[in-house]
Amino acid sequence: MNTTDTIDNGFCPNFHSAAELIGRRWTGAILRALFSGESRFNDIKATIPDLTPRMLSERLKELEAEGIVTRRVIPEPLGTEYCLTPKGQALRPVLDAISTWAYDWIVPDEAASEPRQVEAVS
Amino acid sequence: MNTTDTIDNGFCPNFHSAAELIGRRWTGAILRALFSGESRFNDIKATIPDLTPRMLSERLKELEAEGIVTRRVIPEPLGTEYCLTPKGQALRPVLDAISTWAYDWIVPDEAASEPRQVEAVS
DNA sequence: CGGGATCCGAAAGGATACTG
DNA sequence: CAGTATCCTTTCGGATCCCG
Repeated sequence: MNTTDTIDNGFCPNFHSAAELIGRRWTGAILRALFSGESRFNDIKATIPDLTPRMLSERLKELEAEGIVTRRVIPEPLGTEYCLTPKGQALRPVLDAISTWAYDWIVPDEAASEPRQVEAVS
Repeated sequence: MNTTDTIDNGFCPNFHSAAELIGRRWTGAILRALFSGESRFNDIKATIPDLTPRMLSERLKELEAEGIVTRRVIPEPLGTEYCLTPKGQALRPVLDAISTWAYDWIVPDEAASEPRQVEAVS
C-alpha cells in the first residue's frame, strides 16, 4: 500500500530502519562528506570536527555492509577510496531535504551548542 | 560559501544536528506517526511496535524542546494531543524522501521480516 | 489515560596508543 | 595513510512501579 505515495500508515519497518541507518551518529555527516567529493579516509575525517578514526571506520563499515559505499584500495598514491554506490547516490534527495530543512529551521548558533534561549515568553 | 542546499562543502553543523535529531532512535517513526494523523500518546505508541512509554515520552519531550511538536492537554476525553508545529510540518519532505529511498532500496527481508516482493521481474 | 521515577544491564561512543 | 585495540565513561533503553 504505501509505495511512493505519502505518509498514511502508522509504521513501516523499512522506513524505520532507513531512518535509523542514516541517523546513526556521524553517518549523516559522513555521507555528506562523500557527496561533497571526499573519498579518502583522512579527508573525510578532516572535514568532520570531532570524528575519531574509530567512529569513522565503524560507520564506513556499516555503510559498506549496507551497500551504500564501496571501499577500494588504491596502490599508487597509496590510500583507500570510498565511493557511493547507486544505493548511496540515491540518498541524495534525503540529504538535500535535510539540508534544506536545517537551513530553514535551525538557527545557526543553536546548532553547535544548545543555549536554547527563547525570548522570555512568560 | 553556498548555504542554500546543495552539498558541496564538507561539513555543516546545522545539517549535522538536524540529521542526528531526526535519526535518534524512534524519532523517525514517531514523526511518521504524527504525520499519519496520530496525536494521542497511546495512539502513537500503539503504531510503533517495540516503543515503550518511556522512550516515547522522552523523544516527544525532545521534539517539543526543539519546537517540532506541541503538547496540549485535552480535558474532555482526557488525554494529550501532540501536534506538529510549522517547523515539524516542514520535515515532511525529509520523511518522504526517506520513505521513497527505503521503498526503493531496502529489501523487505533485510528490514524486518515482512514478505513483500519489490518487483516480480519477468 | 499519560506519563514520571528509579534501577540496572547493554551498548555506544570518546580518548589514547599502537601497527601494517 | 588507514586503520585497530583497549579502556573506560556515558548514554540508551527495557522493566517495573507509581502517581495525577
